[in-house]
Amino acid sequence: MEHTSTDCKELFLSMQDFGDLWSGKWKIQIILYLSINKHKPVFFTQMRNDIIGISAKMLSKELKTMEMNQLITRIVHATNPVTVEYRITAHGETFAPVAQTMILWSVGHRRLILNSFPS
Amino acid sequence: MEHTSTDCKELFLSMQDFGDLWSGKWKIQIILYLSINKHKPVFFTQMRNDIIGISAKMLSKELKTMEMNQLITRIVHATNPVTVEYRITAHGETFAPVAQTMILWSVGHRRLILNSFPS
DNA sequence: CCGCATCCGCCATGATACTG
DNA sequence: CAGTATCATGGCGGATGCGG
Repeated sequence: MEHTSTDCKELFLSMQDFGDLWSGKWKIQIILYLSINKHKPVFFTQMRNDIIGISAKMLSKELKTMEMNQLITRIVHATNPVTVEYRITAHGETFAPVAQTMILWSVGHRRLILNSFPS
Repeated sequence: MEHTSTDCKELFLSMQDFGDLWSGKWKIQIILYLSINKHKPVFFTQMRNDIIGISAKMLSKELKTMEMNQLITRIVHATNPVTVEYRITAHGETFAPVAQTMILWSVGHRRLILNSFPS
């Protein structure tokens, strides 16, 4: 690739990546949770309790892929028993406005659809 | 709760809705395709050919739910054999900037990740 | 041409129990 | 506390063929 502009293929691949990364039920909630709580340490069990409905398996799996994508950082504390803290990275925070855009659109969409089918 | 502002529950439900609506592999591609081609009539088979990899079943199913969500319009032409034209709605077009935000973020993310694992 | 029906494999998610 | 192992399941999505 000798040019820096965004070609069609890169757009397409990025779109694919976006779906692969954010398609599940939980990652957006997790990143927003960590974004909101970025000024205090967040530990595994606390997250599991605060994010209603998520299982330990899912939370663990999502956190792992989010760490691989450099959205969050994992910090092991040598307490007894061990505790693990999670923090949002600077890169992870760049997603917050994207999530906000998505959610804002969805709020409007939800209202429109609910109005169309008055219950 | 007596206020009309967006409360936490509505935010949460909207986020859920967003995932339910856009989680599949195809809908974002479809809406962008219809947005790009909004000035010329788009028919079923042409879409299926242009959106690489999609099957007729998937395209049909996605178009149906997108129509229910008032993102697109279905127009049956009484030709022989029948042809069906699809158009993006005004509401559907409001999603284009959201998609653009998502894609822009993803392009940056993709470059960052690719740089971290130089092949 | 459009789209539905059927069958089927695979994957995401969930429930529960268990380990260091 | 912070996960992992195991099993179950529901839905996504592909392949194929039928009907209008």
